[in-house]
Amino acid sequence: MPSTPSPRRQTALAPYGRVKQHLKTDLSQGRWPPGTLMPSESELVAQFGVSRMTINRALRELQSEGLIDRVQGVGTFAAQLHRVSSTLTIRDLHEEIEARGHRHHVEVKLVREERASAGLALQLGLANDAPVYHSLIVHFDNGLPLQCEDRYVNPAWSPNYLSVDFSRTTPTQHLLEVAPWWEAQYTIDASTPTTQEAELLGIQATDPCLVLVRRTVSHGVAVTLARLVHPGTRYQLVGQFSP
Amino acid sequence: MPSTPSPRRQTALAPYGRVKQHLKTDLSQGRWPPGTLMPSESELVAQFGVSRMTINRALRELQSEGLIDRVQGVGTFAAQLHRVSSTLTIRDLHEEIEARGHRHHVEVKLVREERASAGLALQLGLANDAPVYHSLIVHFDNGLPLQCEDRYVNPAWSPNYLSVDFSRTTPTQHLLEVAPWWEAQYTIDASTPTTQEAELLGIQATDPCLVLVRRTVSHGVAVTLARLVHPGTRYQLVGQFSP
DNA sequence: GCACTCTACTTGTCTAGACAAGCTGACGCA
DNA sequence: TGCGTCAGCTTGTCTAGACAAGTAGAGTGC
Repeated sequence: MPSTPSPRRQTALAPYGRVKQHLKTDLSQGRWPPGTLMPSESELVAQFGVSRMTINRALRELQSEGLIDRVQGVGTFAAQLHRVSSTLTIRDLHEEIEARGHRHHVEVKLVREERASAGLALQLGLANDAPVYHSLIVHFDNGLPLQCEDRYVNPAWSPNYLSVDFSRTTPTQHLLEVAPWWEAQYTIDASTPTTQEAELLGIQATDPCLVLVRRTVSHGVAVTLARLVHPGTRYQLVGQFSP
Repeated sequence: MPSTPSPRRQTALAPYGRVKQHLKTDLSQGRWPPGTLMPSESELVAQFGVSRMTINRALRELQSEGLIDRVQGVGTFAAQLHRVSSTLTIRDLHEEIEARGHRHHVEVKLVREERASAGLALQLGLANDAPVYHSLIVHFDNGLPLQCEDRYVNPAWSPNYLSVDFSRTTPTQHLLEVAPWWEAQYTIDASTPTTQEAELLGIQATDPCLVLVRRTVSHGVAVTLARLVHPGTRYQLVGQFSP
């Protein structure tokens, strides 16, 4: 995300940073209510005594942070903040657990080649009954099951997926190596686990779970489809928003 | 300087955009593996035949998108993409439902002044037993209960909260007006509803729910604490990540 | 009333040059 | 050998001016 160079440094901010800071403060104090017209670039040039490019950079960055809206030929407006966008960081589970100072280990329940069902073939862009790799892995945090990772992989992206040692490398890590560039769509919802998942996670089939389904695409070709099931009592997504 | 006499077409990108696009493409094709040194600004100036400021803008934006790392005095490096950050947009529910073309209405179950319990007082920065406003509202999407909004509000921010007509304005909308600038922390987890919530949502007490708890702070002062409970079968968070 | 043009203002972008600040490695000296 | 200095590279930033492109409103002619 675009960021001001350093919020708490003793060194004086660069002029564009001062302009940004000044405008942010005024915005936060309601000097320009949402939707109202803010000063034009040339007015700010006169006010701050810097060149237009400097003002322009400050405004461009504020715009990319979503704090203002700019319309060519019209002007600069204070943004309506009714869209609450926050950055939700989903880290590789191994990293996340280690970062907490906990111990991470996995149990590999299944790694094999299967034939793609119609629905799966559609999601992965494969022909019906085409070979597809399937892994089922349970991740443990300090010995407690934290995630059941049910994953299908397009063999085209990782021909040797079946021979990877997942007790040393998580599927996410492996796939990041073979396809370092990708896009993903995901959904998060709450539901109950399947009987098998409940058993693997050591919970009741009626216990609520946080389910994250993610489809990953690289260069227009589907890489993997993953269903990550977490016991609701043991796992939380945490996010933060600040303008 | 290459005099490009051709007027820009709708599809033609500005020079800084072309540079960005070009570098993105090369990055995505693995021309510079993560961590390796990329061309310097002056090399790119020579390659693209534009001024250094134009190259600089392209690189600065790529950096703010997290695709490259730059170190003053050293150079520009392809970024490691091991953390998956995505923007999760949480919109005001009224807007979200209307945007789907559905009908939104609410049932106000409770709006009153209460005394803050110890835990609540701590979260809202109030004294124990201080007055606090409490609202309990159920939101319907096409007549079906979609969210149970249990909210506590710091009276200092909205003295007339109790007299707002929440069938016309959602609490979120109202609070955005009185405190247009804020920060929020939230957690998302899966759990079962309370008996009361189950009743209000018309579901079983054992049905999994997606629970979002959000604490909002404005200028260092807590504004509101909200618990939003959604039936897991009816509500999903959707996100997207793309470099 | 209506459609047109013209003008003044806005933002969007590029340029060529300048200086500052940070890093690295080569060089020279003790 | 060890250490400080300095040249030469990098990115970070600012400037003054220029032209393009989009918009709104005033004026004009029908």
